[in-house]
Amino acid sequence: LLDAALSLFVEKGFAATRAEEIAARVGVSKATIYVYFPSKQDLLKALIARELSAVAPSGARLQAVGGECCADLLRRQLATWWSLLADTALGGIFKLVITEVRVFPELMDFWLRAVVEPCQKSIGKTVREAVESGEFRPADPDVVVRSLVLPMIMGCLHRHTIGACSAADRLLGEPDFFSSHVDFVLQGLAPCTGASASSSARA
Amino acid sequence: LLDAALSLFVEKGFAATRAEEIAARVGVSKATIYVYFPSKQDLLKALIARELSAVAPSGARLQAVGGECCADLLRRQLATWWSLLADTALGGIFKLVITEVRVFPELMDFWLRAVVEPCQKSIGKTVREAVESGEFRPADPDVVVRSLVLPMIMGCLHRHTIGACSAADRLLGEPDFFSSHVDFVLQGLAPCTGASASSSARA
Amino acid sequence: LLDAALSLFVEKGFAATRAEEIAARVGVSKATIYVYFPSKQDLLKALIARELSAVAPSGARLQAVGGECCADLLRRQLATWWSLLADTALGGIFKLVITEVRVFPELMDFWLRAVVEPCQKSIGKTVREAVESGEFRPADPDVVVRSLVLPMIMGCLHRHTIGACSAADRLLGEPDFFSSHVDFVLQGLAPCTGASASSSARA
Amino acid sequence: LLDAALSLFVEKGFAATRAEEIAARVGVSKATIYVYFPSKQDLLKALIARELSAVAPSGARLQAVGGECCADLLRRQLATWWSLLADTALGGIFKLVITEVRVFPELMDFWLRAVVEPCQKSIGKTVREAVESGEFRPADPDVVVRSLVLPMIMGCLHRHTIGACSAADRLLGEPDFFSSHVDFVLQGLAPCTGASASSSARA
DNA sequence: AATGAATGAGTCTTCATTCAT
DNA sequence: GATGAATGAAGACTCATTCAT
Repeated sequence: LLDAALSLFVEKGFAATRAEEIAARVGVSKATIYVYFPSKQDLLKALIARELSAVAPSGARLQAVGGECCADLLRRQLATWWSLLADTALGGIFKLVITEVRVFPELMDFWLRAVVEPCQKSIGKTVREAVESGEFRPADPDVVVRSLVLPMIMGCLHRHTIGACSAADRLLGEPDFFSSHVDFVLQGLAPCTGASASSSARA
Repeated sequence: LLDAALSLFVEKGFAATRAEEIAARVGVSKATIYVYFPSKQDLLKALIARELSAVAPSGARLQAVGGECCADLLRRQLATWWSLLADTALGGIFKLVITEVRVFPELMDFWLRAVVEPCQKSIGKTVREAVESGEFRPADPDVVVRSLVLPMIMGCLHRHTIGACSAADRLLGEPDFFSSHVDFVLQGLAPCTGASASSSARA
Repeated sequence: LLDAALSLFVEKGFAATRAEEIAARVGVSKATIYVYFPSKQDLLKALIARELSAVAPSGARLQAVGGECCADLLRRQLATWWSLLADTALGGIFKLVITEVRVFPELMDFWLRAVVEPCQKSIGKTVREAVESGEFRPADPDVVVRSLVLPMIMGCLHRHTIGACSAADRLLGEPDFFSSHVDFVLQGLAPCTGASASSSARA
Repeated sequence: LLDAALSLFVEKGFAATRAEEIAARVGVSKATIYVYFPSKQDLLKALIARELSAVAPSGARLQAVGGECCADLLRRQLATWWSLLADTALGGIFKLVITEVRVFPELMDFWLRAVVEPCQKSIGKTVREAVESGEFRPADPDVVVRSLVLPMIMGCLHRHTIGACSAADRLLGEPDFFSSHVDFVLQGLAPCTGASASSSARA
């Protein structure tokens, strides 16, 4: 199955994973892979494609507001994102894509469509509304989105790299970290603060 | 030289880089590599070790205060870090370690010593002082450090992955992004804000 | 097959035999070897092991007496041994073991089990009986066994070394040589001779 | 020096010995070898040539009789031979030649001139005289020479193979063994024995 | 559909050999 | 004369891939 390939590719990288290992993990023969996929690379592409099509709907499902403020909507959107990264195979795919884009530039497409676009669209849209409605002070929505999302991506990378090897630095795995981080950023976006003198000078 | 190996390993991954390519890039024969390194793996380790020893002093160089507030000290510390990641080979090493740590768990050691420790020590210390002096409101310093640093690491990953392949999402490469991000977080740590109602309810 | 490897190893030595040659001689590809044996060394060991298990039964088959004297039993035992060395692959294995034992000390085990032990047991036993029954004069059975057997081993070495290169010194290949040699030794063991004055002084 | 090369070639075989090892053992650089010898093979040939020229005089020095019987002269000749094989590098050369003749048939020449010829000449001559004088009963001198000498060659092979690896089968290293063996054979050559009925029937 | 057997095309690694110093 | 540095040529071993069954 694609699942075995995915977890091995994520763990050891595409080049370092032997077709035989994938087969062995599923309990079939090495040759069986070639019944279903013309080549190892095609297996990789099929993998990514499957995951891409799985994210699309989730990503598109931008949380419509209840009566809540933009900050809370953002929190919900980000929480949804995080559970997507943490609980599904998507987190692994992220590591895989980051590891292999330079070798297979086609993967860029995945990144754009599964990461950049949804963030821009669903999260960026909420930020933009918050800025327009005055709930946030003026700020580049793209920057805000990244401030919010990047640590999450690092968190899922961590889970498949450092976190898989050592118990040190477990903090990134805890869900609390992300809500704290979001709080820091969102509070920093609150409109009327005269705090932190020197920073305002720069910003 | 080690430099050629580094850039190739960063670009294509350890397994996908052929010894011959490294040699060719330096203009020597494949066999010359083995005059200086017992194996490809040893080359990798020597690489990492060299970079590690180069960072250690820089990382330890915690900026002693002038008469500035903790926030500004932090800004300067983070800027130093970022120029380290952006202008030296260190950024590539980060990608390499993240990519290969599952295959060579020995690299964990590098990550802990070059990333976790210095951050904890030099940046974490400043954060702790800021909280204690009341410049920041109460917060877990470890969480704050990560909120600040993670996007920087993603930034340097980006530079060696997505950013190397496509002009899309160039934002992460711009220095402004990081100062903005730091501002968001630091303002979110200012003590006396009543802003963002629902978030304070949660925090 | 193992046979091709055996004859090449015997001819050129382990280190000087290329895996490709072995494969070529059987008409398969170099890689096929590695389907069946993890390494060239394992091929060597498998080779020896196979031959070892083939000798064990033959070696153990100590000729039970008819009504013959010990000398004749010995002659028959030695003739059996010789045909084993001359007509089977065992002779080659002997040369191989002698050639490679310093590089692969594990081969010692083979030598002990295939050469020393059977000789000691089956031939030594007959000699001991002959001495006890008075058919031979008192003598150390171990010495006698070696006096009888060593030229045979040299003979099989010869066949795979000197004899394979030149027609000179063909004598060792002839079956008559061994029966003559055995006769000399056995007659030297006859009990009641006053001959060869100086020798008896020393013995 | 040639000595280092000799002991390594004897130990591991020509193909398995690296030029660097030889140099290291003498304490010079690998390149130094090529100052004195055009190639590794030439080193081997020079080795053999040197030893060959060293044996020639010793071999030729056939012991002239005092007033002793042929049997005693033979014993002295063989003892001289054995001390040559055991105490000088010659024993190692024998193993080397046997190991490598198939790869370098030129070595045949050494064997013929250092082994076959002297035996034939000096020892064979004494045997022939003994047969002619009636001290020995009629026998093919070539066969007798081999009966006497072969175990000695095996003994020196043993010393550089099995004996170098294990304490088992130490017997071959003891000088007593050879004098016993020679006694057995020489007594078997005594003229007037009616012993060992069946053997005389065959001989 | 599944696979055991086989292999072509590499890839790492070795080592005898050269040569400028 | 000696050697450190470099390498061409080769050899062990690997692995994605094929194919007859």
